[in-house]
Amino acid sequence: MAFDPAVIDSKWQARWELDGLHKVLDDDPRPKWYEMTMYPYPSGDLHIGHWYAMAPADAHARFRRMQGYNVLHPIGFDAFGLPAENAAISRGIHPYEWTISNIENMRRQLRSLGAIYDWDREVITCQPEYYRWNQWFFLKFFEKGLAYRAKAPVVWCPSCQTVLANEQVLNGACERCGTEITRRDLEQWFFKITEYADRLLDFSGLEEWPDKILSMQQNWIGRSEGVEISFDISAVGLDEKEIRTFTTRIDTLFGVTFVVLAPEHPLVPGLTTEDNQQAVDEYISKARQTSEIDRLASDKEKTGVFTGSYAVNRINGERIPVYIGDYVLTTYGTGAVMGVPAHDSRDFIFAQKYKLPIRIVIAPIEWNGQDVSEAYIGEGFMTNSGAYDGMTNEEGKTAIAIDLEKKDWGSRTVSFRIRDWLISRQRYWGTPIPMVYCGSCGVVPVPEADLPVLLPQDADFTPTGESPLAANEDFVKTTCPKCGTAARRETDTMDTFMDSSWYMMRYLDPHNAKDPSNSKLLQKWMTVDQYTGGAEHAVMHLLYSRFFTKGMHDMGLVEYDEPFLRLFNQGVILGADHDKMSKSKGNVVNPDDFVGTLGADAVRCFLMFIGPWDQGGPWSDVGINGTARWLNRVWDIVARDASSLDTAATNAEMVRDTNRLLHQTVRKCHSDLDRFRFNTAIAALMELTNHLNKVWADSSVDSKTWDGCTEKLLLMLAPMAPHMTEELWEMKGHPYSIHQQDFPTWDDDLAAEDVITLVLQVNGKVRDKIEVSANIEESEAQALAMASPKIQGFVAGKSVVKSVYVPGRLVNVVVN
RNA sequence: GCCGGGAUGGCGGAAUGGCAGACGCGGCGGACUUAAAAUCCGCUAUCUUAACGGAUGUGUGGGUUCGAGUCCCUCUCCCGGCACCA
Repeated sequence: MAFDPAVIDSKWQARWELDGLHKVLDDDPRPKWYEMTMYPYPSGDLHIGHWYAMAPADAHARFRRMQGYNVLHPIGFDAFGLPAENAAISRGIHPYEWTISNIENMRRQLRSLGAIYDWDREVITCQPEYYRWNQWFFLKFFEKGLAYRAKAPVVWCPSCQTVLANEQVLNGACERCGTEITRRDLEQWFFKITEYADRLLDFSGLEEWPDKILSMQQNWIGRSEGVEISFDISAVGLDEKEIRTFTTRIDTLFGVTFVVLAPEHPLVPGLTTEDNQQAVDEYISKARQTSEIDRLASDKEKTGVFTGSYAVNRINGERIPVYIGDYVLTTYGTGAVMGVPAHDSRDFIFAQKYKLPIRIVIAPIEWNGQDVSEAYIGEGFMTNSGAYDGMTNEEGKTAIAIDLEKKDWGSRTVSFRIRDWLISRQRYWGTPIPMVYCGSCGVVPVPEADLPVLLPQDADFTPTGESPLAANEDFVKTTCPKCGTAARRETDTMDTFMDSSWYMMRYLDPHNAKDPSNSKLLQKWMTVDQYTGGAEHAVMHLLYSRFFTKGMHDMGLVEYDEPFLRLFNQGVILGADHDKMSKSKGNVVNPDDFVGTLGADAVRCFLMFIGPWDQGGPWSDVGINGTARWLNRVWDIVARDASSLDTAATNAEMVRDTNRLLHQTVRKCHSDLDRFRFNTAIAALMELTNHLNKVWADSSVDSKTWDGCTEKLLLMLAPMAPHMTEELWEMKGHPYSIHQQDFPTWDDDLAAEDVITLVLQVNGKVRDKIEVSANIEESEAQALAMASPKIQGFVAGKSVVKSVYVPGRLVNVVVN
């Protein structure tokens, strides 16, 4: 029978579904293994990138199942978000219709890859059964004080007409549409992720996360220890008597020659004197006009303007000018900095431009007292620093901080780069925030019993800058849950990262109408043992869901406090031209084209064979033929009737060699699949296949050996090529299903070589190779090396200094 | 600028400090075929040699070692992330 992948794929996909082979039972006695892959956005088409993320993940989950685990490997759809709304705007389709029809199509495509998804556990985030729990969690976080409303300068995308989270800004542009962002002051809902900053930096609860992701999270959180130090402005005569600044270099306090405020700093109007009013106004309006990209460019010229006021540096009583400069960010620290030009490169440039004094207070090594041509950032001894002179700057840091705290002029604090998580979106296609604004009671949460707050079917999707829900009177008009008088609903919706912060819980109990998930099931299944997905979610989804989990943990909702124990990031699949796939480059690969002709197994295996999964790599239209050819060869080999093998040609040595290779292959395959090294696992299986082809040609093994090899070959290949192996398994008369069998085991003794190639070197260069027994003694190996004519040729006329013996490997004769 | 990761044949890639290039693609030659496709077999780093063989070879330059693709230092380039964060 010829191998016809199209027939076999659909035959088994139908059979598995009919039999509920992928149904995951909660009361299964085997140990659990929860392996999740990041759920896709239902864009409508399953492209090769999805396959690259999902097929190897499925193979790994299948491997765990064959190792005896009860494996949960679920799938769902990240179904809220802007593209649905954009489709509604451009094509007049309702976001719900668009999303659901996309999901239907993608379900069909997902089935074609033959994964072990239990579809009864599917999660679709845009359905009220799901998003009501977003609202429920929101209320919990609100109760706990972790959700709050504040007016804040938020990032705004003029094209998407919505605020964005800081994480959605790339180089000053909207991550989605690339439009340059602007800033707006709006009342927004936030989650207090900053309160968890220190705990999020503690990675001790994680096992096997890529270092890259940990360092990205670390950078994103951006913890820095320093001192908040005040400068006295009581002489100006305002209510506010000081300017607070944050510095990590308090050791340079005696080098402060000016103070700079961010243009948005609240003290700016008060500190600006009449003479300087015009210049300051002009500067600020110019700063406003400057685009975010320009303002954030670090190589930009440092500009500023003098306010006319002075502050006093209390440590030495010096009067220093107060400037405004847009290189100071309002969003970090206190929005004001002390200017130490000698020891900060930005301050140095600023001081040069405005002719401000530059005073060295940390002496560089071998400093001759001369002026410096750039800021000195390094270590050194304190100088020009009064009583602190002579200390190392590290000693000075501590000493000054302690003294400032004694005098109440400052205190040691920690500053974070991370901002609170902005939840609000001025968009329709998301979870309504369950809050009500009452004229007399203020902000009132919707009672749990009234959830879900349903997203109304009808809305005007045209972006106006306000949530489309605001124009929907039926939605907006409500009564206050507290006092019963007329009130207005919150019309913003939630960031979709809310959905993905807890979806791992919902897979366990997707139809639960009483709770987001059942506590017993959470106890059984959580934490997720293995999570796989793209590295692009390093500081958004992965950080948010860690925060969310810790918040839930503190509220007593869950017992674990990390959602994902192990993380693996697959690389990016590139076009055949080694470029990123994109429609404009015309290098996009449609998996359906190959699945239809070569079969799902060939596509799966090729994606795994390209190279290490975490590296990604280029697709190849011709390369996949090699994988398809190999699967054909496997088919051909396994389908053969082995009884013709039992002839006089059977060779005991070849039988032993064949069994040895089999056991070596099982060992290698096992350890490779364990670590996501699919490419080398498949290479090992190919080697076994090649060997089998050889022994078949000369009938050198008996049928028992042959059948043993082909049976184990099928079992090892099953996680990667589930359809074909199932068909062959049945054809060979084994009991259904191959996917319920154990992964083969190996015997180290049988895998051990008994003859090895001993490499003979002279001065580290290979000169000869001889076959010897694997348990050869050193003395014998040395003697054989010296006896080799080739070695003798290279040693002749020289004196042997020594001879290194590496057991089982080589002899290296060192001569001079 | 800072933090990660990387650079190995024509291509994708493989190598616990110990035979560099497994496995696959492509190419070349052969078998089968009227022919082609498919399939099967063999060869395939570079230079040199009639051949046996020899020399060179893992981005650059140095170092450690009996021995380095692998460890250490320097530099170059590529990819990813962060970037006026005080």
